[in-house]
Amino acid sequence: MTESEPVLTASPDLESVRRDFIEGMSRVAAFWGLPKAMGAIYGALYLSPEPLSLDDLVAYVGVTKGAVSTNVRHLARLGMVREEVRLGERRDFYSAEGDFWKVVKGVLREREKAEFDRALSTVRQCLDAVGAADHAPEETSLALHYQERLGQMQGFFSSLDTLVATVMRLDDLRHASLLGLFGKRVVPAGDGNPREGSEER
Amino acid sequence: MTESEPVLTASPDLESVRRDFIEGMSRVAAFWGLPKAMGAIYGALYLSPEPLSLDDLVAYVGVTKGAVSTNVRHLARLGMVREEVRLGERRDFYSAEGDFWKVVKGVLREREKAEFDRALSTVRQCLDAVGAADHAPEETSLALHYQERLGQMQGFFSSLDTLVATVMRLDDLRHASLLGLFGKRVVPAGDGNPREGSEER
DNA sequence: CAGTACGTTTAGTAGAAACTAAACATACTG
DNA sequence: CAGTATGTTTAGTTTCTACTAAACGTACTG
Repeated sequence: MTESEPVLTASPDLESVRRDFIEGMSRVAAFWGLPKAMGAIYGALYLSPEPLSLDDLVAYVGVTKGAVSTNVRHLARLGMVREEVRLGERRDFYSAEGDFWKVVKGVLREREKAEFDRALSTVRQCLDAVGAADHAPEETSLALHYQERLGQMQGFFSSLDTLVATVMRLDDLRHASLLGLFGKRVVPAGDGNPREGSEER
Repeated sequence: MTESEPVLTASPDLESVRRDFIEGMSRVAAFWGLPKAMGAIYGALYLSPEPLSLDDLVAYVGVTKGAVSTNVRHLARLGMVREEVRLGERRDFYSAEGDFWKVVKGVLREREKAEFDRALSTVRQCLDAVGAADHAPEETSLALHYQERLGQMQGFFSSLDTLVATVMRLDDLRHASLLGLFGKRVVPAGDGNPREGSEER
């Protein structure tokens, strides 16, 4: 804590709110397998009314420049922050993408998609391999079983893929559409609360 | 490789298929932040026509008993495998849950739910804190900005929560319903293929 | 052209997580 | 009751990842 008064000075209240929020975003990030600092940086940017410089972020988040630099670049690649260049200003400034559906889109596209395709193609290749080979008579039933299971998984992956692709299209439909869509058709239970009654942990 | 002939002996073809598949599931698991061995174990169980014992799994997956023991228990907690007890048989046997939607349900319930609630309540607490405090005049606008952003995030989390809860209810509706539901209402584009043209890797 | 302000890169480090090896617990079996 | 088969727990090791500290590159500034 040798730093001499960080950049912004909100009232004690707002400051603690910001700290809590940043810490919360850290936890979320960590939970999703992303670096803690990444979540913190996004949190700081998300709350800030105006774009922040790299050193601002160092002050807010408490990690070194290098870490902020790499994390902020990663966030930009995911479409979660935007880099802003100002004329007559050497520093770069960063701001958070406020539309969370865009964030989800970015993460899904960047992170899930690749591995998803790999998994799907692995299954398909296995399926092909089973179909192509001729098996000893006592193994034909095993081969058939493999085909069945692999086929089921392929089907599931396709469905999930469709689901993800569809969700990604919801970008401009916004929440209301989504909720209306789901709420009416799928849920037969009468209570207005879509969550099951599990309030506790 | 000092082991003396593992339990099963499929033809070289089926064996290699199985190996590939297991390796693929390992990758999937690793990608989702789960232990590699966990994915491998599930893969082995998923392909097997009948339940496997713990030592069978050791032979298939290539990790030690201890690792299989803990991982298989974890899988059971997630609802991804079932433990089967046979009369007059000391060993336990395990089989994979073949319905993948149940798997998704299990993972979502066990893993996402808790952290999800924490995040949401963090946001709510921050929101309350901002609302409760009285701020210096020059900070009221900042406070308002915090409220707006926090409110947006809260709304998003609620929506996402509803989405997840709804997906979890699809358990018995199966894929067709889901796809029909989505395909008709949401996607206006005419082509039958829900994926963008990315067939290659 | 020396000096400074920024951002990036690199080498090294610290912490976490999953695995191995082996001890342990428990229950059947002869 | 000794012996064996089975699953669990524990201590220690390995491996990976995100961070720090510091060097570096580059472009402005006086």
